[in-house]
Amino acid sequence: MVTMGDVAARAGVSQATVSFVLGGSSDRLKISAQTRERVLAVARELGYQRNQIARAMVTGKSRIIGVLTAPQASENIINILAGAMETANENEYLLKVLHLSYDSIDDATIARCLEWRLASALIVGLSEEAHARLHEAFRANRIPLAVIDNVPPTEWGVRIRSDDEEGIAQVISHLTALGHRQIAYIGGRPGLLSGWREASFRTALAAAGMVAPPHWIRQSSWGDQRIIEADVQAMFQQSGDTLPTAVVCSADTIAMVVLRVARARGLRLPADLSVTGYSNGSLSGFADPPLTTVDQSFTEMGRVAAAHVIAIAERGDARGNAGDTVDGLDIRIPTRLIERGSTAPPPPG
Amino acid sequence: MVTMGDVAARAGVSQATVSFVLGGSSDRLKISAQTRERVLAVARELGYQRNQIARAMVTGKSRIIGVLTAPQASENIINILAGAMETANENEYLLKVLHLSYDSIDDATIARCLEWRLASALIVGLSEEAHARLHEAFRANRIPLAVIDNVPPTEWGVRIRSDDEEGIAQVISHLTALGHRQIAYIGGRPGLLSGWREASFRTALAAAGMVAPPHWIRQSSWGDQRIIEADVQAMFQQSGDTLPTAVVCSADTIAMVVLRVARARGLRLPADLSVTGYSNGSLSGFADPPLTTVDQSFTEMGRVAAAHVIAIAERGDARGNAGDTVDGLDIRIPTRLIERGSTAPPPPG
DNA sequence: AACGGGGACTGAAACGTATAACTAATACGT
DNA sequence: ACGTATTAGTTATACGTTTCAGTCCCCGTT
Repeated sequence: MVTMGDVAARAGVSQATVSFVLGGSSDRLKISAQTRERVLAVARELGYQRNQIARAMVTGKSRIIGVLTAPQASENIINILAGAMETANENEYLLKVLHLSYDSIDDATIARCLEWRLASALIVGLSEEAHARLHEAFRANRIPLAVIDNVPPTEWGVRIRSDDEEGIAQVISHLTALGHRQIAYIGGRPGLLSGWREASFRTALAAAGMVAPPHWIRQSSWGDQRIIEADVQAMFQQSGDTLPTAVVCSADTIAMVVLRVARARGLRLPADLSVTGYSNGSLSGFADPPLTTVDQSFTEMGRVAAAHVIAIAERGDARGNAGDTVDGLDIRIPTRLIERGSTAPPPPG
Repeated sequence: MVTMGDVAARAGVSQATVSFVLGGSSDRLKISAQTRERVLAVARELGYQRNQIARAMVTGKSRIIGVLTAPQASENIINILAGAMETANENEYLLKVLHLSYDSIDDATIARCLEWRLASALIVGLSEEAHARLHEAFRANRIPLAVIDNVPPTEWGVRIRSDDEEGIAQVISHLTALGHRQIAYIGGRPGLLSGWREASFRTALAAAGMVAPPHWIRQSSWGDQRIIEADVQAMFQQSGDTLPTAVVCSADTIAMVVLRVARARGLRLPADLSVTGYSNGSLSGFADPPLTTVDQSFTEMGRVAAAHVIAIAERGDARGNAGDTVDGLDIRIPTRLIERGSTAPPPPG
């Protein structure tokens, strides 16, 4: 591999000069235009590629962002990664995948983060337990952190999430505009994401002058179809003669199951029942009928998250310690309602 | 951050000794049990974390595996990543996401690969153009490569794919066992994955003593619903009175559309028509009825791919050049049929 | 008693870059 | 003509490790 020394020798200058020309941040030292040109020409000629590892070593900054995530919402994660990578590339940072399991964080994972002198970290969709563990470790080692999730506010790092209150409000206002007054809600397990959406649902409903009976607001599962199916059935059964005319779901997967159960009960969709999803996954377009859902712009979340951790890392000192704490910064990314075929005006009755 | 020098000073030994104790590959030099113990104790006490960057620098091996992929089949990619990470962790390698777009590879991406002195690379699901570009670059720089895809055989690197011939054969034998004799096929765009599956379909069908008329074998789209829908409609229309009793699809998404179109035409599922998907994505379980499909074990592909590139990288010399070429090694990962509700015996007529 | 040999450890030289500190040469105001 | 700035570079050191080449000492052999 060609080194700066090789380039220097060929161009008849010192290695330091090459470093100043190719290093980028050469506002400290002036290099004449002709020397610069010559060095650049030789570098190109020799096919020089700078060595980021040596660079990281001497500056003490690794320019590596660790990504710790879970495979659950794979599509969302990919979009977040794409967004984060975009920003990372612009700043010559690198994304490393370090953890891909919902559950526990083992010591080896923490060790890898420290061994590679992570410049910062991104956490997406981990369990509360895993989350707490990482939070503690990164805080102790002063590694800037961004969490993309609806976790409780943290003392270390930035928190980024989609504006669920707005998203649910968009759904409710869409449904009320269609004429719905009987609206039910089915969400996932409480604690992580669903809790927030359920509260948002109640708020938005109240703001529109409605209330839903308790059996129309249910906490079910995110992904287990049998549980969801049982809950949906229970909701219909307990409703007796006054069925809801619309069901708001906290996930596209849940909405898919609602569609299936409703059809099995002989309801026409969306004429007899409107159903909304949440997340705008690729699934939603393949539902029958295609789901009206809320787009969360995970790409944007990734971009914003990366931008923040990079900014914090850059402010740090030369030995990798973050400068500011940025305690509990909380960023909300706007949502957007995607209207498709699963919502319609309620039946005349 | 604590260095080996700090540990050495505290333990009253030289830095070299610490390196021999903590370095792992210390079969070269004997260290007495008591010295080893003392060094380990001090390292633990001081919270020493070894510096992988300095390590990479001096050994000339980065222990970094670059991942270049596309967001299309996000779920598959996550599973591949999970598998690759498992193997990478075991070998103290690291996974970096370097590219996340189906289309072109820009110079900056190539530069990043070289600047970070990639130990090896994993390519998944890129366009043929992007693929050719990377293939050339990695070959020129002697970076070991694994491609997880049904691309044409390459001269550099390892090729890993699921055994589509076996997968389709499993589907056909499942359908014939149920009694089907009228089987149609709808696949995605030719060239990448679909071409192979279509050929496998013809082969398996012929082996079972059947032939399908031309309008029962169609090349459609992987993801564009309108195109798929039009093709499915066309297939039914051109079939006249003799409809197929089963439709084999080369993707779960395609199968979802077939289900919808068939239902819209008044067919009962699966009583009147059996449908099979391919890939066993999370989608497939949410279909109505749930899809019978073929599991591809992407996790295993990731594991195998990582294992191979690491093995090749390790055989290389100290300056990162790969030792062996491993020309056109072609590995097939077995598939598994997942029987669910979308297949049943054909109607009596 | 001299010598060989091996076990246990140390010294020092890399690896490729960034950068502080220094130097040489030129320009400028008086 | 002289001191001072400024420009355009160079020299040398440091970053934290791996690893080669010694060094030292003790033990067994002749």
